Amino acid sequence: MARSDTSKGCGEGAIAFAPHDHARCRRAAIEDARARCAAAGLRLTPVRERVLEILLESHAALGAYDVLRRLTDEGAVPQPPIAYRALDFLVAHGFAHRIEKLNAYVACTASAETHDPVFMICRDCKAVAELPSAPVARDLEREAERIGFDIGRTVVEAEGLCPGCRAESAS
Amino acid sequence: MARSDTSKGCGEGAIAFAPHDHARCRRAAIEDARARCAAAGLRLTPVRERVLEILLESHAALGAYDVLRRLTDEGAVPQPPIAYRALDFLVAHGFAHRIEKLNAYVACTASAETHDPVFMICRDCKAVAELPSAPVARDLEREAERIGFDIGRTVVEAEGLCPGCRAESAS
DNA sequence: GGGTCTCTGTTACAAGATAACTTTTCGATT
DNA sequence: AATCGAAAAGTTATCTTGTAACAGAGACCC
Repeated sequence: MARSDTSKGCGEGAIAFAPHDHARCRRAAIEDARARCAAAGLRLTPVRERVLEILLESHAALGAYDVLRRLTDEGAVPQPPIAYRALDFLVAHGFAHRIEKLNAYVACTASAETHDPVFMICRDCKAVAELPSAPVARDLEREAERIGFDIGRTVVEAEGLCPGCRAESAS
Repeated sequence: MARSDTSKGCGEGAIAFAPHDHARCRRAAIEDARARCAAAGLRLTPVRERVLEILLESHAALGAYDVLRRLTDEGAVPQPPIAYRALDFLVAHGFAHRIEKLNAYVACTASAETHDPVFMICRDCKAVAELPSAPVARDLEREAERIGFDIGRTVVEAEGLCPGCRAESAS
């Protein structure tokens, strides 16, 4: 329970489970997205940026319809494709991830372009932590090779209790 | 590409990707289910057994509505809950697995009561191989411990090309 | 042989996702 | 600056997946 310095920025460790300056975390993520889009010639349009902001409000996963509801609260009456297209863009370019187990989406917290990370999902507070997949990926690759399988993408998700919720439920 | 003796029965290795005596594979799985239910005091009712048979027809994953359609073809007009309840039973007791990435279900091919196996999903022929998860599970446990996360269940799925379809697409 | 509990049948609906087409916006080109 | 083409947003309709809730039937236990 003694993790100390995880609040210095977004990008490493299980930031989602650690207390941190979230306002700063959000700002950093948005700026990073803007910068990466500018550099890559991608268009971070208002809808896309707004959806990213919505995802960034917490480290919990949001369903496409949750996102849509949030957009709706703000005036117009967006239809599902609006949300899905924005989410698809964010996922395609690594600004967000889809959590298969929840049919939901989270903002990316690993500024690097790690592909197919490992997710740890708290069943209590719904926060989702994103971890590098290197060791697991190695194991999978070894298994795949053994049976002659050619891996494209992987989904690795663990559901359980985060440190904070463990402490609470133990009280 | 030199796997040789995987056809001697269901239960080990990537049987789904290896040529084998599938009629026998199916029979063995059904008998095993009957035996385990009898032993555990579970009721393998007609609907449940029929759904298991449907899943066992191939090593591909079937959606709940595919299963339902198959049931419907056979006379009555079952409603969704019929299929879902049978599938839930099969999954709960380890006779089938849910593939999160596909929102679909496959019959279990590991006679053992391995929990949370690793799945390799062929994007071409849709076959799903089930592998023991020991190494991956160890890695995940180590990562979880590091960040103070308590793992309940895990989802590990890899999508790609099975040996057979690789050979075909290479031709 | 009555009571309980599980399973099945049925209705209705909620939630998640996409197809197809139109209109708008943006950026490039002349 | 006017125009053209591509990409994104808006819109309608529909499809797929999954559940809540309740009524009836069957199995199992004393």
